[in-house]
Amino acid sequence: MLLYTLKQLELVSRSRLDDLLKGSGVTALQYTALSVLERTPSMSSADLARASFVRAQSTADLVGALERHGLIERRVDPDNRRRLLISLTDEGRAFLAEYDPRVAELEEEMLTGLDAGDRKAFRSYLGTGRHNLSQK
Amino acid sequence: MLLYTLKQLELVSRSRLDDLLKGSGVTALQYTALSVLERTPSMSSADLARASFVRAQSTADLVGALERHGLIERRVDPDNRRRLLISLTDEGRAFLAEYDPRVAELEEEMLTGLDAGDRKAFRSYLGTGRHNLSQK
DNA sequence: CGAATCTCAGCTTGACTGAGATTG
DNA sequence: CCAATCTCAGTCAAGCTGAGATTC
Repeated sequence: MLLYTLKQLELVSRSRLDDLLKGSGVTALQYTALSVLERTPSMSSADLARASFVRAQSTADLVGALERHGLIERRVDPDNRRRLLISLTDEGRAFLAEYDPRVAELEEEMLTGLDAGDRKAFRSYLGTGRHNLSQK
Repeated sequence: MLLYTLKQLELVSRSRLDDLLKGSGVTALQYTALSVLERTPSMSSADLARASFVRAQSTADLVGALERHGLIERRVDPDNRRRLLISLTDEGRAFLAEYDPRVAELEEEMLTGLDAGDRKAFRSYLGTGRHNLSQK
């Protein structure tokens, strides 16, 4: 069953990511959010929620924790004072500079035995599936 | 980020599976367990835990719920009286006969646009990744 | 006034740890 | 005596809903 194997791979990879981040004070979920914020600056926590397919309220704790750790900061959007725009702090960037290579190694371990063409195809299949199911 | 896309696909597919099963009285997790038990008869709940990469205690509620719903039954293993072997009841088989085709349609929707070769490759990549990361 | 954003409060699911009883 | 299985009890992470305040 494809959905079953998918779930297991996600479970195992998240568990390994947790191990990797153990001691950093940041959870796998927080790391993931941080790297999304790196790629897409000036998001609000509602934007982050939409990008992650969860409710806006669910990101509140997450964003609060990153802020308390000093990895991000938020300030009011001058164009829309309801929104709090998130940006990475220097500490946040330093954190990613340290951990991104280690996470890349974990991905490398997961992809052992697959060549460049396989990897490209794998990425594409995951993206296609996400796209197909998130329609409506 | 591959791990991020993987997580999102798993999240979206589980959400869709939940929708599909809504009203059946069975959760996505319970359905998954049931279909594992269909493919591998005479497991104990500890076996099920190992197959799912979770602790033995974590499957207790799950197995209890399936038993209360009358979808499985358990009886003592005559060869090892510590173990309770799980088997599907007629209701359990009837449930799967009804829902397996619907889940297959969901997988079909997820795989829209991929040909037979792509699907085979996708399955293989997921299995390879799971195998690579679950070592040790 | 309706819609979006943020925050607070409480709930639920599904994992975890730890402890105890039984069996091999 | 140690290891495996099952069960019970309590904890934790991360999602959810609902309500209220502010702003567009």
